[in-house]
Amino acid sequence: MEQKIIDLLKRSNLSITDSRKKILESFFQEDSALAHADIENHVGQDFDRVTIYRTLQTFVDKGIIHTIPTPDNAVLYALCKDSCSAGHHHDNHVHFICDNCNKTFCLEHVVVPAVHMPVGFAASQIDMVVSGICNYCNATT
Amino acid sequence: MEQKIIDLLKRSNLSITDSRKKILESFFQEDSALAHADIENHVGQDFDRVTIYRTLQTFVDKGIIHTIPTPDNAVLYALCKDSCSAGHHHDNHVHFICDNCNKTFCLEHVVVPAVHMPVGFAASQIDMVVSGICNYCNATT
DNA sequence: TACACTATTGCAACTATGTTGCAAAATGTT
DNA sequence: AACATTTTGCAACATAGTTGCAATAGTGTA
Repeated sequence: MEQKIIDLLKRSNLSITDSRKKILESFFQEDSALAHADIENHVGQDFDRVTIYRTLQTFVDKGIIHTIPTPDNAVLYALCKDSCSAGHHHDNHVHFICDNCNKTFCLEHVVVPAVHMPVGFAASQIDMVVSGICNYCNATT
Repeated sequence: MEQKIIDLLKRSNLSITDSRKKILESFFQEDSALAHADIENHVGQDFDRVTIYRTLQTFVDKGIIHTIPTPDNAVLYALCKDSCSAGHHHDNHVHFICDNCNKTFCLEHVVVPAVHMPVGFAASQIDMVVSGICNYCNATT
């Protein structure tokens, strides 16, 4: 784990700091997307709120994580897959929000379908967020 | 205009108040979706911030307007079409955000396409937000 | 390993956004 | 017009996010 995180930071040309390691750790430990508050809980009192904001922004810039738009307008972050690089995100997958456990997942293998735009409209990016019940909640209820 | 607004309020079982009339007017005058701040600008100093928040919430509850999720997590509101009713929204259309003029539109005639969910996931609602250049900006640049 | 340079962090202060309780004012009903 | 009910404005509070700056930690080099 520790080594995986250090490698990722090096690959992204970022210096290895305690806060970056701890915050990345949160993402590797959780399979779902995290809100700023989730991360604050995970890292505890160790780091300042501002540091977390700046670290997350840095990770987004470097293509390590991406933000997820949600219908209730909370900002969520999730790890990018390898196809993402600095300044160039490729997260064209569908995001899923479970109404039961409230977790948000990246459906890496579900690609956002094409839509036919009206005349005059040119699409450059498409975000698709699906809500419902996730596989874990469906299995246990 | 005035009469149309009053009728809409009556149909929704809402009392006719100055703030509700003025706020609804904003929506009828703009073809694009409005943020809270846009509305505050439009109605000026006439009403308290809190009143605007509460009025918008009331309109959402009554099915007069709906919220639009955006990738940058700003809350936007737009008029619902007639198929919406209290507690029962039918806004299954695609939303479009122009990267040039920054306005957000409901593409009423573009229905959100179906997606195939992985085993175990049950979808109940799908939001699709497309960004790019709108027809107005494409025509004038 | 120690040094110097650069990047990162913490603190404080600030802005924006949204919420709640309660008394005053406006609305609808008779 | 008078009453009961909603709605509004105010004040205070809560949360989220940003900025400048000084102190600290990380990195490459000798």
